Formats: sequence, structure tokens, C-alpha cells
Amino acid sequence: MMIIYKKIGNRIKMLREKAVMSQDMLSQRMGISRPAVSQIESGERKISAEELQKLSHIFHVSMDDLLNPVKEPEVHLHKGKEEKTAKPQMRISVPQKNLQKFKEVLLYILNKVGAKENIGETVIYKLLYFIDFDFYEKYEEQLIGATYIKNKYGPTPVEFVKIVERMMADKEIEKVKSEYFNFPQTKYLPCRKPDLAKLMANEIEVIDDVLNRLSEMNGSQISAYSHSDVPWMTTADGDAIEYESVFYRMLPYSVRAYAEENG
DNA sequence: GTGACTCGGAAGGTATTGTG
DNA sequence: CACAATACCTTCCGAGTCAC
Repeated sequence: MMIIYKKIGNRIKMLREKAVMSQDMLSQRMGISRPAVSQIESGERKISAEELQKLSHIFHVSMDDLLNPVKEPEVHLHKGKEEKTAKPQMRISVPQKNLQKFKEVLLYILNKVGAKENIGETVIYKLLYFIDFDFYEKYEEQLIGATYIKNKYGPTPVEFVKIVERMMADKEIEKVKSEYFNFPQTKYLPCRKPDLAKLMANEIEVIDDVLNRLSEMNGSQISAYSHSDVPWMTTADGDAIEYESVFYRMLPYSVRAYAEENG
């Protein structure tokens, strides 16, 4: 077998192990047999373009990253100091498309529940987390696609602060400092309605579902709730929570009706 | 309590079989 | 013949048990 297949196989194995996924799990996601995965990883079996495409989707890397084992297939956040340029451009790792989604989803949430007294910043973080991960579990596609870091208080979308700052500058939302049961609370209120044309029907459905389930909870309740979700549990403190881990969710967190395996 | 042993399940490798 | 799936094998690891 050509050396290139061995290199691609190594890369796939590395990505799979990093995602804490067994060969069996990966084979199910790819729709091939488990030994086929074993053979692909060892370079004993050729890999098709279709399979490469699936892998790139599963591991969130480009096809080029899979084919070119020289480069590190990491998704790096821009860290460190950022140059202040005249152009007010977003220098964070959210594609423009997702930035729009983020803004509209946030406005949608704030219009619906932002005024409720239990909805502070931490609850909003968790609502966003559940919206993103529920949608990914259900449709295997990203809604906002934000990067959530596991920290002490719960999943934190790293892009949030910058986008919110920008939205406040643009007078799309406003920040309100208040108190909730003697605890300081940061609330955000919308200054405009969301542009519903930018949200798909199935996206709104998932958002509404999350809001129905969770928007009544206060910070500590939703914290306790989120801390038993598999993606959260399988992530080390300070690490980004892997979207792929939603497929190992258990009830009541799982939002997808998986097909029975007896057919 | 702890070290040795056994057992069972999960994971991964490979020989064999089936198919176009 | 090339490739993919099935079936079987080995290895590893954790849980349980028992003697000391």
C-alpha cells in the first residue's frame, strides 16, 4: 500500500483518539464496518473521496488537513494581543456566516426571555451551549458553532464577549447590571427584533425547545443540569468542549431519536 | 487492607468469505 | 482481482473474589 495512505491513516487515528472515539463509533458515523476503519488507519485500505468528506465533517478539519499530514489539523483561536486597525473588523475565529447567526440567535433569546429576572449572563451562556449542542446532535450541523470552554461556572462561549461588545457599540443590545437574590447579575436587553429570515425553521425549533426546557431555571439549577451532560463531563477544565461528544449523550439530554440497531 | 488471581467486556488486528 | 464485510482471535483493563 502506498505510503500516502499510511500517513492519512495515522492522521485519522490521531484525530479519532483525540476525540476519544473508538473505531466502532467512528465506523458507525461513517457508515462503514469497524474493520474498515482499522484498515484505513493502518493504511491497508484505500479511502474514498466520500469517506474523506465525512471525516472532515466529523473531525471539523478541512479535507486538506486530512490529506496533508505535515500541517497540524488544529483549530487555533486567535490569542494574544490583537492589532487595533482602523477597520472595526472581528478578529475572532467565527466565520462571518456564524457571526450573523450568533447575533440573531442572541437577539431571539433576549427578546423571548431576556427580561425574565432569572436570565443573567451565565444562564445565557448555558442556553447558547444547549442550543448549539442540541442542534448539532439533531442535525449534525452547526447552528452558531461557537467554541465553548469548560470553566468553573459552566460552558463559556469564547466568542461571546467580543460579539456582545460589538453589538452594544452598534446599539443592538444593551447591558444592565442588576441583582438577583442579592447576587450581582449582568443582564442583556435587546434593542431590536431578531431578523427571523436569517434563522431556519429547524433552528428556531431547537431554540424554542431549549428555552421551553431551561429558561425557567436559575443560574445554579441550569449549572447543575449542564454539569451532567456528557459533552461537559468528558471535557477537562479549560478545554474546548467537543461537538462530537453529543452523540454519546444520555437521556434526558439527548434530543435525537437514534435508529434501533436491530434492522 | 492488600496482593494474586480470575473473569468478562471492550477494543483492535487479521484470516476468511462474499461480491462485482 | 480488488475491495468490503463477517467472524474470529489477541490484548488490555477493570471489577470481583479470596487468601493472607
